Amino acid sequence: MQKAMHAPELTKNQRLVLDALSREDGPLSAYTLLDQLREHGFRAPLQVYRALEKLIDYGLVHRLESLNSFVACSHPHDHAHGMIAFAICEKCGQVDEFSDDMVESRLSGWSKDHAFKLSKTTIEMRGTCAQCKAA
Amino acid sequence: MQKAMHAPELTKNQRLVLDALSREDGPLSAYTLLDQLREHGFRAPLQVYRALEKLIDYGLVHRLESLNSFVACSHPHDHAHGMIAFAICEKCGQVDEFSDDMVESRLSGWSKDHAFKLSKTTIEMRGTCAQCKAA
DNA sequence: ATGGCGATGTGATGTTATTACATCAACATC
DNA sequence: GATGTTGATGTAATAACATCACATCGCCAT
Ligand SMILES: [Zn+2]
Ligand SMILES: [Zn+2]
Ligand SMILES: [Zn+2]
Ligand SMILES: [Zn+2]
Repeated sequence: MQKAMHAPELTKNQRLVLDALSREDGPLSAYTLLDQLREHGFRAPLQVYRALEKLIDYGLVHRLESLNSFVACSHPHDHAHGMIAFAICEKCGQVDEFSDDMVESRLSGWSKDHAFKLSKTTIEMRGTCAQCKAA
Repeated sequence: MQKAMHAPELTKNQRLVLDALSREDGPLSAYTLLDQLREHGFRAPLQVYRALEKLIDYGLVHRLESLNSFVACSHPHDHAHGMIAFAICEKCGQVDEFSDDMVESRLSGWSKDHAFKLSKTTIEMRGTCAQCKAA
């Protein structure tokens, strides 16, 4: 289970980053975000990284470790994220976000059995989505 | 399920990188490896990355996406890797590698259900190991 | 007004990964 | 022996990703 700190009002920069991510159907890198936001006054990577950090804390954005990039949460209202898994299409970049109680229970179980204090879990599946497979 | 291409004789550079990783109990970054191997003639990142790429293909080394680093396989003889999960201690860096058939079956099941052609799965748990928790 | 605090702006720097191109050894074919 | 092919290697340059250090600003509570 993950903390999903409640989101206060977003700051201007956080809003800009979240909106940019929400416009996309796939993940964006921090530097792509920076480029998109230059017209809104962004000048430096840190502005992006700082906003991302908060948005991730609030559960509104997820980091995809295997891509070094970031995606808006697909379920921004369902604010109690458990363990999340992602299916990432390597052809089109589309990302599917889902949860599976059994997976969560097995991984939590392993942690309990091994006295491992779990703080964060990354589950990312890479492959080809149905659409791209068809084409 | 993952391809675990059979390993031929390792080249000199591959051997050096694998030995360096095997000496460690935790993961190393490519640049840390490079530094360790300078005395053996390594001069450039690419020498490390090329060796790592092959070692990963052979299933002798794993990449930890959430750390951008690399670790020697804990089960170098059990060469039929299915889906692998890692438990990574953020205090001491120790990495535990394990498999769980139920996790694999649930994630494969999701993929089948969504016509997602799975090519590679990353499962990484971050937290604190039993030892570090005690201390 | 003063201090604390979170957010921001900015430049420099640190870290991770790839591109491009040249070379070399091993082996097969002519 | 010359030639071509293949896989591994060497090297420099560059790209991509992330953080540090320090200054400033707005806001709110003493
Ligand atoms: Zn989400
Ligand atoms: Zn696709
Ligand atoms: Zn392994
Ligand atoms: Zn530990």
